[in-house]
Amino acid sequence: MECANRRQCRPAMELKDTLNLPDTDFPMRGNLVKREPSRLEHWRNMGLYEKIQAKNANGPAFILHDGPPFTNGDVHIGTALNKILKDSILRYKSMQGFRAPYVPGWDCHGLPIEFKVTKDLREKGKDLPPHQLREACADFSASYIETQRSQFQRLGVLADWAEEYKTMKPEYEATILRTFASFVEQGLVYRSKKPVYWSIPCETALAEAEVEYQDHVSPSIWVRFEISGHQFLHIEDPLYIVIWTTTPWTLPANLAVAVHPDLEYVEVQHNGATYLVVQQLAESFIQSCSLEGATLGKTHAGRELESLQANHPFIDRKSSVVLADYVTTESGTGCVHIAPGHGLDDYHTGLKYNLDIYCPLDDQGCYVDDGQVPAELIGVSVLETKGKCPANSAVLSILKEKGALLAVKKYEHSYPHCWRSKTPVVFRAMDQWFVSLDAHHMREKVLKQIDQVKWTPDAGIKRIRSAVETRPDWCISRQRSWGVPIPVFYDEDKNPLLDADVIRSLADKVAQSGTNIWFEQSAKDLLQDVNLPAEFDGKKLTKGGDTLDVWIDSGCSHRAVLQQNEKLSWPADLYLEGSDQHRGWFQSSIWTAVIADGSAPYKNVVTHGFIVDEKGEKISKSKGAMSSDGWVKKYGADIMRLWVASQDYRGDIRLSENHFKLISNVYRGVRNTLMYQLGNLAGFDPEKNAVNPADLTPIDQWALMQTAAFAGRVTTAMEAYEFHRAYQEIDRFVGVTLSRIYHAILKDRLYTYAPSWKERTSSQTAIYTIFRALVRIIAPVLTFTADEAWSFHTGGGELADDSIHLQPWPKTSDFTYDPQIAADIDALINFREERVNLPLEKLREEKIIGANLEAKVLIMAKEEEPLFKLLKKYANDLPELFIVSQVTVDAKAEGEVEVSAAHADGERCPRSWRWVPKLVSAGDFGEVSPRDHDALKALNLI
RNA sequence: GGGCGAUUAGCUCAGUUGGUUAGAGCAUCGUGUUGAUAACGCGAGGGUCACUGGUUCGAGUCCAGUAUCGCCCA
Repeated sequence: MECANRRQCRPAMELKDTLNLPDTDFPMRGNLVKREPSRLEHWRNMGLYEKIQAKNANGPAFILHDGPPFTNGDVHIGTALNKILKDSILRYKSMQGFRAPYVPGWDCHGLPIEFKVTKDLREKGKDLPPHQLREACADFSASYIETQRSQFQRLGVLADWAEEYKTMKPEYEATILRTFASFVEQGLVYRSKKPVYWSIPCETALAEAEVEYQDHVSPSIWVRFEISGHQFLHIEDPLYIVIWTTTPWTLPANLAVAVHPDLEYVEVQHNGATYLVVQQLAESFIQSCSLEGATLGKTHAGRELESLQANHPFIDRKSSVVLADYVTTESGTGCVHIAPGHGLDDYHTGLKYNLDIYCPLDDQGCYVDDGQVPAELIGVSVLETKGKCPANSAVLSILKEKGALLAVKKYEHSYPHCWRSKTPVVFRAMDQWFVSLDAHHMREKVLKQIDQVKWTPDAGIKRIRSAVETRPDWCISRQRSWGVPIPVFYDEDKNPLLDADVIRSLADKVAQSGTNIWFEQSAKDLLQDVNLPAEFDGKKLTKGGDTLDVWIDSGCSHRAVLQQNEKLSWPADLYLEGSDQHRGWFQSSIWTAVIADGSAPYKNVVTHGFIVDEKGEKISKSKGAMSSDGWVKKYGADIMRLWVASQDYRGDIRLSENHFKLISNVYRGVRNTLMYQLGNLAGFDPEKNAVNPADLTPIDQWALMQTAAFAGRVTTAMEAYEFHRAYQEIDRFVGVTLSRIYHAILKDRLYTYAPSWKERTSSQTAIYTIFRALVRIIAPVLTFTADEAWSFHTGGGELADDSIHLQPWPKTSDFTYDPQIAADIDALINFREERVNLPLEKLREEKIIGANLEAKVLIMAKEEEPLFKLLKKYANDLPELFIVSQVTVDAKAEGEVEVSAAHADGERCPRSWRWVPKLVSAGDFGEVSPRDHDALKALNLI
């Protein structure tokens, strides 16, 4: 049955169906956690990294050298940040046409791994010999390389994974040895003593990480050292300086007494003797030593005491008074017993005053007979078992006998213990290998090279300079197994054989078989076919047991990687790491480079800060917050990448759930904008439909001008690696320029105009250009989303063969517009923001209008007003620009520009919702505005 | 304890050689729209520019000190 009134039978919806509403399959919601992995697989399948390299094969090179993370755990959030920054930079550079290969690396050797592996093995009751322990360490490291690699990949990090470098690879280890040979050849390597933690039951050196602090009760003693030759102090009585120590057994190695230069030392007189102690602790000293009736005399600044000579209490030896800044007034006497062979502070003071690094202990912790140690101490052990320490008791009784002991008191403090044997550790000076940093003016050369490098932020140069200036000679030996062995041999008289040619021969063998051969083969086998220097030829040799400091390992990466991989080159254009590396990798790298190659291994160094929590404090150690993977699994890589870009990484970087939510919001804005553009490009074929730049409508010209300026600002920011500026620009461009202004204005014409109409295709032409620029601009940061949008744009659906990452970065010249027209529109839009919105809002408050299209805007201005002319010039565009139905511009004789608003006149068009003076019939659709009538006609619908 | 750095709205950032009433975006609140709809528009509130002192006609901006935080070192 036919309806009498067809209009009623046609639901209002059908008029809506005549509109050109956005149409795209690009999903509104990112669903990144689920969607990103398939894009990663797609990239892998299409060989995206290789394609990018091939595209730029003939471009200028940009070499970023990767600092290798430690392979001892999941990817830390800070490492994720670092890798994301690198990836974003490289993607940007690649889009700029640079050949920017990325060879990532891994730092495999070192104590944290050896420690963890040893601990795990011990829990299983295993204690392996070095070569087997090393295999376990290698397995451990390899397994975390797998883990970390996949976690890096999940972040969207694009790299030449097939060429990744590992410090435990034989080739790499050989480079370390060859670099070391160059050190040796230049005569920079020498042997000297330095105190290290020593576990007596284990007969091994310990690293910081193997030491556990436990509460411990030690005998604390006050000991007087008589001072001779002190006339200048004008004191007649016997004069003593009083030290306080909790390790009596170190007294036989005492070589000095340290005072603080700026503290005041007071004369304490008692029973005809004078004692020097720091003023602040004089009372406690008198009490502790029960010096009843003691009186205080003059005071002397610590620095005045320097070079006084004290007598060792029980050995015929001078102990000079020296100055040290670390002396405190917290406990003791302010006069510190210095045994350079038994403490790190003592050691440094010893070096400063040219004292012997003296340590008369053997591996079992017993005093040796060196002609100085008193006979009754020889062979006595310093090891404390069950609260008893033979050496302490012996020293105490000697002190008593000599009358040097003023008091003994139990003292409870936290003291380092061996994690394996649970016994207190001792500090013991041992032979170590050092690299001299001042020979051949090496330090000056390094400082000179530092000045050739550009440091960002520029404060970085101060940090590295001070690190280089103040660092003592490089102690490169470690008493560990998991590392590259120090290639030294000893003859039966313990003379070391350290020879550059021998090391190079060994390096050749290591290049084949890895450093395990050092641990598996005898010295004789190792040296087979190796030419020895004449003085060692034919002698019975044993190999050394130490390994190299792992900072040598990673410090050689520029030689092992940049100099050896044909795709790379030396020096690097950029190193990018956390600011802690000024003292670490940046420094170790420049030392090895200057020593072995003569100049710095990098041209630019950029540093980022550390991740802190919401309050700006160090992030809690709870595992979830530290692991990059937790965040990826919750928010997706693009949100993480946007988070990284959002902050000025040169300072601290804040991380919080709250922050991620904000970032997610910004992301939604960007995504939605892309969706709007894609939706409105539906059916647009640039080949057929594109409008000539000169014919674009004014608002479109304006949009292109905005885009050009935006692209320019982002480019400036990216060139300086200032992602946070790029982020702000993107946020503003998407949120304000496009969403709030341009896209809002365009809705009427995009939705209601016939597809063939010039105004509509003009806007589509502009959107097409803008979209293609925007999606490129966000690509280095929002890698997944940009590629996804690009894929839908190029008609490839979800996963296209093409990729945004193969596209060039936009140039300002990509955008053609008439600057005058664009500037005019800009003025009109500013006018809208400043003058038009207000009266409209008032109308809305008064409930006269709801939507803006229900309103008309009335403007009155003097004819000679430039604005008046501008408004008149664009009179036809004004309703669209102001998103209202009508705009009148009238001349007035006097006064300022007036803007008012009122309800629009006439009738509401049910199709475009605009108010027009008179609707016209549109057949079955009923009445619509004349323009909509024409649109329906153009669509052949009426 | 020392060196270096940071500190502008609840959050992330701007703020040119010192110059009117310190700006954005997000968030919040109010509101409109319901043809970008788990989307979009409009409006409002919100800052002693960490603090104290100094230089200057004038300081977020220059100087000194203090505090808090971070990195490195001891």
